[in-house]
Amino acid sequence: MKKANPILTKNLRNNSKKTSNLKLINSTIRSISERGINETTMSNVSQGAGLSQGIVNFHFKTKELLLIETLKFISNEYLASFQKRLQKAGDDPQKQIISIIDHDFDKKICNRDKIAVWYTFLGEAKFKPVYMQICKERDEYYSGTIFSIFSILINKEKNTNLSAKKLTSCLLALTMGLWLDQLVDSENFIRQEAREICVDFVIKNFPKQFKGLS
Amino acid sequence: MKKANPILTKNLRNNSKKTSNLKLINSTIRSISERGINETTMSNVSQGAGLSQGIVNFHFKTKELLLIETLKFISNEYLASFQKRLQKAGDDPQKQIISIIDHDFDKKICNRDKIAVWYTFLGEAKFKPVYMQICKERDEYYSGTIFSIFSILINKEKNTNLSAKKLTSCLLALTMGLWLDQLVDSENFIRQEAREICVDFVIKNFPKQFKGLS
Amino acid sequence: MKKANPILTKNLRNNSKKTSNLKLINSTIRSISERGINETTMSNVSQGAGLSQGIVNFHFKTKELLLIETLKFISNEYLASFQKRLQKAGDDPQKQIISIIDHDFDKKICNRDKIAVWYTFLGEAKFKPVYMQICKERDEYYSGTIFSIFSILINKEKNTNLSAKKLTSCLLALTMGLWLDQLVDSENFIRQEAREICVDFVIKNFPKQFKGLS
Amino acid sequence: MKKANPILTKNLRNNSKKTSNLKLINSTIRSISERGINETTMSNVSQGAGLSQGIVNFHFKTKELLLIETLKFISNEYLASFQKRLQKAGDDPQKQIISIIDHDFDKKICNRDKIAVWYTFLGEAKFKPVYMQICKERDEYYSGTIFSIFSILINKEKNTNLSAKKLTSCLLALTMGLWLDQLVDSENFIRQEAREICVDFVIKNFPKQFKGLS
DNA sequence: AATGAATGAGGGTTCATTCAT
DNA sequence: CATGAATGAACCCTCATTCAT
Repeated sequence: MKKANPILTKNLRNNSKKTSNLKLINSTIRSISERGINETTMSNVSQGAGLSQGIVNFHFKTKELLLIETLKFISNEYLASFQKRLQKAGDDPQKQIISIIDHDFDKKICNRDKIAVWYTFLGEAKFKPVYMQICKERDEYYSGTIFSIFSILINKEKNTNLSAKKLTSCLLALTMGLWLDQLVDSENFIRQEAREICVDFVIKNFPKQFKGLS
Repeated sequence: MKKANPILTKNLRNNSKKTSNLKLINSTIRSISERGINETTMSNVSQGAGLSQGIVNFHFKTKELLLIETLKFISNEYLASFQKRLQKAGDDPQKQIISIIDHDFDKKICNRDKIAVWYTFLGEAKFKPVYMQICKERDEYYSGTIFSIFSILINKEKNTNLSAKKLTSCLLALTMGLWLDQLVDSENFIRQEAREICVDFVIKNFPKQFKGLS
Repeated sequence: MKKANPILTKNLRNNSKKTSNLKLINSTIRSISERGINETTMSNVSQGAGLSQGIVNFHFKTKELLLIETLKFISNEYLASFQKRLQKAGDDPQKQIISIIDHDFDKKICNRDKIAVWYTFLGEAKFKPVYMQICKERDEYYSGTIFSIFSILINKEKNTNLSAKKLTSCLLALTMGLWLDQLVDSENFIRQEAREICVDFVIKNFPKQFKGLS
Repeated sequence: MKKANPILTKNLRNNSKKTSNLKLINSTIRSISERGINETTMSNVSQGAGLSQGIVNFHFKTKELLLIETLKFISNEYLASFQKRLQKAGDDPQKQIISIIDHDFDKKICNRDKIAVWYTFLGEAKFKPVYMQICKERDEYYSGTIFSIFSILINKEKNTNLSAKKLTSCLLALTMGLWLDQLVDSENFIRQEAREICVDFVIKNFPKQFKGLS
């Protein structure tokens, strides 16, 4: 039978009130951004959280479930921040679309670690339906919101040659593609430039409403 | 215009032997597209190639080296196809840019398996400088080519508000982003629409030269 | 005849408190009968008792001690029931031996769960002297009782070719073997038949005294 | 990635021609007889076979499958020996039944180790249908054979009060019960006595045919 | 070149045990 | 007495790698 060492056990006990779950998820994010998913071990994660081996299984049952919870956490974090920013923009669709772009290239969102973690999960999503599901959910909320805004803008603009659907796809693709740039060539990636590219896309498609904005 | 990629030509020569090496690389690609890199084992690869266990180490020394060769192979395959298409377009920059877009959303290039493999490597690249290097090389060749074309188009167009550099980033981001769409939402992804989005981007930026094209 | 088993009386007193101890032992029995000893975890046991994790160690110190107490409990339960039945039979050795057989194939004793638990412990006893000791104690009490009865019957019968010792071994072996049947082939096992086999054994060995009984 | 130590690897290589599979099964039997199933680790088994850790999984996939193969091996070994002995007895049912009894209490069959392993598996069989299946198969073959012999003997004897079925159950139970004795009280267990008990059982039930045999 | 049995490091997971609350 | 989060040893299993054949 297995016996725990009582002396080693006593010391490393007192931690902050932050729940262990949260500590472990944050440690997981850190580890994934540093090593990737596969090189992230349960040992890494627990050590990174200042806790001991078995604890991850105690809280999350399996590594797979830990990863799922981590992805959910990231997704929710993104959406919460997204919604908050959108609320600040008020009811003006012009301000809204700009605030979304600003948000997506904000340092808090568009930094190497977060993007890395996001793409790491996305890379696995093809083989893990659960990941895919979570990614899609975020995607749909995000797309839906943008679609609504573009629909309004199209109405106001009177003549545009792209449909709201295509415009949405396009902005999404642009954003994702530019994020990827940051990953592949982070030295040369300039947040401001990426933002401008997106804003220019909006201007080009709604010249009347966004004239003089660039 | 750029001259032939030296990595490309070298590797294609080697592979032309149609040896076990090639069988193993193809098996690796298949396995990655089905399972991802982490679940791809030496055993998978050798079995998929109809060969025996130890053979991969015999030919590629380590798993890491096998993966590197595989990535090189994919990258070269892309570039070879890219160059071929470009040559067909002749010297007209308008035709060239369109042919590049057509190429990127051709079934041979933009299909779920190929994209999946590509993004899988890209997902790992952050933690594996060797992968990153190979990805960048492809990227630079591709970007460089597009940059040259956009530079000529800008000259002809007279007034455009985006620089050749930004236009290049933008088209690249669009392409990569749209490819990603195919991965995340392959059911709703429509190759033709993706192509149109890119073409529209070119039209919007060079209205004089591309008028009447859509 | 033998006097009351001292282990028995002591434990029954302890358990009469109807405390958590008893709940835990019962939960242990249930778990062993459902899963076996190896798959019985402290967690299983405490949950089954409607109590919390650490409680088992609190009450029994270690898993090993819990199992020992459980085995003792079962052994005592058997012996208590055995003694009770024997008392009802009065002083007639013929009635006594029959009542012992009846008891051993009574539903309360010879049912799949109880037998399973018993054999599970017996299976471990080879490697755990403590279990062996407890099993032997029960065995010796039981054998001793039967031996005494057979000795009297032999005296009365005048000629029998088997010694009291062998007769005892034989009845014991028969009983244990038939119990095992119930475990291995519980569908086809018939309590009544098993009982008859044992009774027939007695008849065959003491034809004068048991004539006309079957 | 995992790297094997090449120096340690080289030494412990050359073994006898006995296949690894067989070595591992024998090591498993030894370990189970010494420690029981649960305390038998993959490490124990491979070390006992003079091989290295991962080899058991290589040959048997999982511990469970190793155990199943081991049980099958034991069962087959028993049946092979049983059949051989029966053949030697020729066609005489009297000789046959005696040779079966002799076989069951032969040192090769009825020794502490073998019995221990057998009962260990039997103890687990309630929770593992696969074990149960294998145990039953052996049982049915064995029972079937004895049943046939008893049927013939009953015919010849003319009057017996037990059916062939009951006689079979009874001999089986006796054998199993006596084997158990050897486990629980191996010091006092006497092979010869156990044999006599069984022979006496036959004599008592077929007095005409077996008179003067004891 | 090719085979495939064998190696062994390392990972995920389980679970008896401890202990602050 | 009771709780349940935390500990850590030990297990099973995977798999890249080696090497005799």
